[in-house]
Amino acid sequence: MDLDQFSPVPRCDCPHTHPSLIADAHQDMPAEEMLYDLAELYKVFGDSTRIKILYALFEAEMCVCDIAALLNMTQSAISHQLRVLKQSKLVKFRREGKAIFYSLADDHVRTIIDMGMEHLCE
Amino acid sequence: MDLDQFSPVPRCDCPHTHPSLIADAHQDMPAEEMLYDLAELYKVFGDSTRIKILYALFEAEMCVCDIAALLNMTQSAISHQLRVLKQSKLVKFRREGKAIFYSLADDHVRTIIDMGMEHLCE
DNA sequence: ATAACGCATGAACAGTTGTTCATACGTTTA
DNA sequence: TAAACGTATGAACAACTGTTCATGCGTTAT
Repeated sequence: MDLDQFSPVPRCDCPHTHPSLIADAHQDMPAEEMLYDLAELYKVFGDSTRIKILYALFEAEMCVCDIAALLNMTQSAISHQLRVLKQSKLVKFRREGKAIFYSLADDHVRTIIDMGMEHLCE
Repeated sequence: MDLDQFSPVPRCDCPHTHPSLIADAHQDMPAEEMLYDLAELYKVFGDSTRIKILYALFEAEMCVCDIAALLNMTQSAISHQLRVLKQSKLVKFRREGKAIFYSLADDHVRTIIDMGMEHLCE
């Protein structure tokens, strides 16, 4: 990892500070880039429109205008959000004539959303 | 759910549109408020500083100045982020004298982060 | 009491995000 | 080829987010 990102020595005089503990956490911290990418992934789930799109695709593959009709939103807005979901490899698509059908990329998506729901319902 | 949030009938002339499919997705869609809360939860994971804090707490409970030292950030910034994590019930805390020790609220947190990492490493 | 320490909080700022609007692209049909 | 349709994209705007700075609160030690 990028060691410069983290200070190896605590800089406060807090008597409860345990330098070895900080060193351990420092050691086990994933690489800066990995942490950034992970946050970026969750950012994608952090919008209710995109969550709705994913829930819609739980049902079956859908074309853009289907999703727009279902969510009562403009085609443009849905297309923009599908682009984000596509970039994070959360959805895939196939063309059929003029229409483009979107579907979930894999089962991970559902698992992640279910985990969040579980946390909410505790 | 709040039925007014979704249009029950598709408004495009797309020949691939399946009204019954949209009706099904409409039926299975969780309540608007639930979807909003779920997005809010993921928004909390959608920041690398907060991700780092959670990873730090995987190791052990820590006081604010420990975390600030580990991440090489100001105490204020960490405190603000801990507030967000606290509000989402992702971390809990206990006071010991002047220091306040934060720790993970439950195992859900780790599971959710691990799921994200798995998706990234595919 | 009063000073010192650890932490929380409000205001303010720059940077980011989601939607709308207008328009362009790719495919199909006439 | 030209028109129609489904979708993608760029610009622009308001709304939101994370950090910093200054300051205040609660606890402990002198």
